[in-house]
Amino acid sequence: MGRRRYHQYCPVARALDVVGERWTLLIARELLLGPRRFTDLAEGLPGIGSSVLAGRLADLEQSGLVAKRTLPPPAASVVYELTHQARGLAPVLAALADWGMNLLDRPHENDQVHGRWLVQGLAVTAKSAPSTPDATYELRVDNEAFQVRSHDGRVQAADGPASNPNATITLTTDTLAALATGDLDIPSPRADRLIAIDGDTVGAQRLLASLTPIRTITDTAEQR
Amino acid sequence: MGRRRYHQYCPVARALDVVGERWTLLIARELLLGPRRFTDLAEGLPGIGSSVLAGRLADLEQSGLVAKRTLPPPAASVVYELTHQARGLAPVLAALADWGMNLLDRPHENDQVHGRWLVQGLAVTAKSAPSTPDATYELRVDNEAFQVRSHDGRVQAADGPASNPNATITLTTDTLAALATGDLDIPSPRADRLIAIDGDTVGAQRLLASLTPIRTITDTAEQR
DNA sequence: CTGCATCCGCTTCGATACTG
DNA sequence: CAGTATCGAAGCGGATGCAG
Repeated sequence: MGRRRYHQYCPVARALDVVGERWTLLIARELLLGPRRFTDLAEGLPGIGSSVLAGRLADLEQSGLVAKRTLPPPAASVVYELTHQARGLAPVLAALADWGMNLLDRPHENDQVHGRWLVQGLAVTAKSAPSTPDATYELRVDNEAFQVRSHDGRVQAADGPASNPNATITLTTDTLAALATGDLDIPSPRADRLIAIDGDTVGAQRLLASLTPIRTITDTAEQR
Repeated sequence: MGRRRYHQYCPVARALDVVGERWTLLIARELLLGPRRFTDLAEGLPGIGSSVLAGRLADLEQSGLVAKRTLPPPAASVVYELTHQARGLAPVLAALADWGMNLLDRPHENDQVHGRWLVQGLAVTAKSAPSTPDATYELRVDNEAFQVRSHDGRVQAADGPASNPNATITLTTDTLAALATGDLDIPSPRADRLIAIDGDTVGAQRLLASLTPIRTITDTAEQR
């Protein structure tokens, strides 16, 4: 209903009026990979509480950022998807992810770890990587399929299998997390055992390696 | 104290754990232009309530994003400033501002309008503008001085007068707002009357013109 | 089973008052 | 000026209920 606003004639404040509430940008994060159903969203946002999710979706719909669509039969299920305007939030999420990478460290006590989130992190680190040739990769994380496409400097992730990928990468969520923590290096014999690559091995390895945090001298010294 | 977190091993969620609460990114917006005192911050964040501001600053200090510093005598006042890590939020704020520009429209009933905010908007629109030669401009908005520097593709705003600016631009907050709404065009006779430019007139006009919203066909048709 | 609405205890917010 | 104290209102998280 009557959302809380900042009442500032400022572009940042206006943006936060619409997407600044708790959970809202994470809903956008989920939907950036593709349309999702209510329960899928809830599962990707552990702890949200159904009423808050429903409220946020209603607010976003009213703001013209989310559209509710009924899939054609025989699916006939309702999905939420981002509008064109909301897809303009991609750079915001990317900037946040870029900055947040430095805070990622490793999973805490009761952190949830979803392959979906790390695939998006992968797209961000890949963009920052020195050379990113145009290519498409399919990632199968715990039997869930994602695609990461890089096309003239932009890298974007999406739900679902890729068509004609340069490589198909199969691994588990834990393996993806191990790459993000730096516990698993690429290339390495252990990585070869945990990750199956079908197709352009070099490109796939470069993609996965971009997720590995940069070790500073301090990091190495503090290593135990 | 114990801030509310998302408990997700995801770069976006981690970032929002630290800067996702209400007001926090707006505090960063204020401090990105330079160090500020408590009351200056409060004045730039109308409606925040002093206890919330104090709490946020304490949280940010504990997160290593804000440092409290006592100015050398005779000032001897306490200022808050962003740490190096927090200055990494600049792209986040820029992305938000970029996206929020489309929501800006015009000031609502009880919106506050601060020149400070629009100067930052100016820096964002200038960056997106087609050609941005290296230059420094001083903006005097209602007797408050700002500087906008563009240097190889990056444009940043800061508090205070510029040294050796290419031009000095003097105008009021209302005039700046009129540019943002599109009510004032550049160049135009009315603009010449409201804006004083000392130095590189062409560059200064190009800078100011970048703030003018792009009128779509729909906008023009809907105009009344 | 999905997509919510309702209720409840707790936290957070906003506004004002007050203090060194 | 730079906060802390206080208090009613709003928002959140979790559980439960229920209609399609």
